[in-house]
Amino acid sequence: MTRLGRNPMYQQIADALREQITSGELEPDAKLPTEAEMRDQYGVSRETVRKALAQLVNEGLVISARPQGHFVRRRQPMVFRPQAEFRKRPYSPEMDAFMTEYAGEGREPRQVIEVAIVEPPEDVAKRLHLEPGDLVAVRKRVRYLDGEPFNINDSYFPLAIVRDSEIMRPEDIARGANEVLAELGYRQVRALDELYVRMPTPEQVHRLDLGPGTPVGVHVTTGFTGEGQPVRVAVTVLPGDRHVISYERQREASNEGA
Amino acid sequence: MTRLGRNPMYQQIADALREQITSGELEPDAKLPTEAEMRDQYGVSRETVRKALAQLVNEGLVISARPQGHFVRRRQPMVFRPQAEFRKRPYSPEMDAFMTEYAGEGREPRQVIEVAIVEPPEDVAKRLHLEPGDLVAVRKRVRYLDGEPFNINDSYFPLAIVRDSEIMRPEDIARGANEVLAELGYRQVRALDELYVRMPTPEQVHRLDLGPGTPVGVHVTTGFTGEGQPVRVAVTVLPGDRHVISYERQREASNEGA
DNA sequence: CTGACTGCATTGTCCAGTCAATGCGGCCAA
DNA sequence: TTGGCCGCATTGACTGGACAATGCAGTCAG
Repeated sequence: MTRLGRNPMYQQIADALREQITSGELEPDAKLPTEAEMRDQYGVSRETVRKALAQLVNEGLVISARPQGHFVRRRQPMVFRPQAEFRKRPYSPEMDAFMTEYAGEGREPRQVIEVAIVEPPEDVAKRLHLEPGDLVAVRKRVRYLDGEPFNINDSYFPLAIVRDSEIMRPEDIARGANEVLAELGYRQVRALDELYVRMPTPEQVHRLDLGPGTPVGVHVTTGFTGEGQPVRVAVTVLPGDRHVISYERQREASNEGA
Repeated sequence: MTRLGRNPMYQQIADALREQITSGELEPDAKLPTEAEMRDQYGVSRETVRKALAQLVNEGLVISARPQGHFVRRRQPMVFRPQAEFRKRPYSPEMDAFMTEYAGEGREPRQVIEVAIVEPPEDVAKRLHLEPGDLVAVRKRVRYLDGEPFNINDSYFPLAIVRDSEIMRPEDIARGANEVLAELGYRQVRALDELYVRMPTPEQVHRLDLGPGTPVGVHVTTGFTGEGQPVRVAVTVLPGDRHVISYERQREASNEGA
């Protein structure tokens, strides 16, 4: 391993290790050589080895468990299906098959709910068409699976609509907050989903107990009534290493040409 | 800035800089102090400052332009709307408004197309229900906007279906490959979308000219005919810093309770 | 005026070392 | 046998240095 090409040594070392991982030569949970071993093996300083390892950690391929060493990371995603909100059962056999394949059977769910009245963040205020000074109710949830944080879901509602309703109580709403909104006269019939792909903020790293190098999907849903009034903004943060997001789509008979 | 709490110095420095960036004190394209200046300012070694900067670069907040210095990164996402395939015009006024807000007017698109017959990757073979040995045609596209790579789109078709068709020619198909498939008797009426959030592979970094710390969304669409036969798998790789992915959804009258 | 060269500030790579933190395994006492 | 303590291997944090690479700005020859 010499500096023949123009790739820096730490890159070459990272590439070699990555190759061993993706090829399967190093299986999930396998232990990598220690920094000292690689230092001798490649004839570089320990800092250079560490830089290579840091890169792999940042790519999410490797985790470091002090002082046991570095290990190949294991992944197993769960399905996140935003359409489930309007459509409990998938309408196509393909989606059905897809979901059973990734089904997380036998895992134990849990959630922590927190309710507050706050000034809305700017992006929420914009989506809810609020005036400056208008307040919102927010239900912040962290969902756990088998004790591990799994995703964050913060739902914002215009305070004027949900004041004194069941939504303000920090308890699980079995029939869903959407149903409560409907009972209050604000049934959502349309939703707009936005999905951003990002590196997490430190706060998200903390709330989701993310390893370094784990990107997140930020899923923002805005729910509208039949009159086009926005009544709910839900922000879901999904760790990239634990989720697949899926949609099913159908061609409309009235709209062939596309 | 001392080691009072238990956060390492490089973390504290990164946090301080991040705060300045997110608060707007440091605007997009603003130049950060040089490593030497920060070394003196915080009273640490240059390597420690570099570690803080590396973290911000990895979070995608900062870019380093040697030898000009480090700069606050500017972002401006484009909308990616998978539903456009089956539905050219959005059906809700909200989606319309959303799209005009992010519209990339006046930008110059370009694409590079490459066609090949290959053994399908395992995940593609599975989604197309292929037997071992079956081959596929693949149209690999890199789309550019204003000279910058914008996304990768690789579409796979069972070779048995598209052999000798227009799809095999490495030219743009104005009416769309889906229309050609329909003319061949394989009109897609349903699609299943999967969305993965990942750090990019080195190959993706190269093809998309990604900065470090840029995660990607991998969007996999499987298109089905009315009989449920999969006829197309499209893999789109979207740099997280250049895209918002969006869907619109509607409650179905026949399916209220959800 | 133009084009080529050169100096220079800045970041990139790498080294050899120090000391701290951590968790496991083994040792020892009760 | 059990529980607590300690050593130790390993990674984390940090230092102070060296030299390379790069692109800009200014200089100088034509």
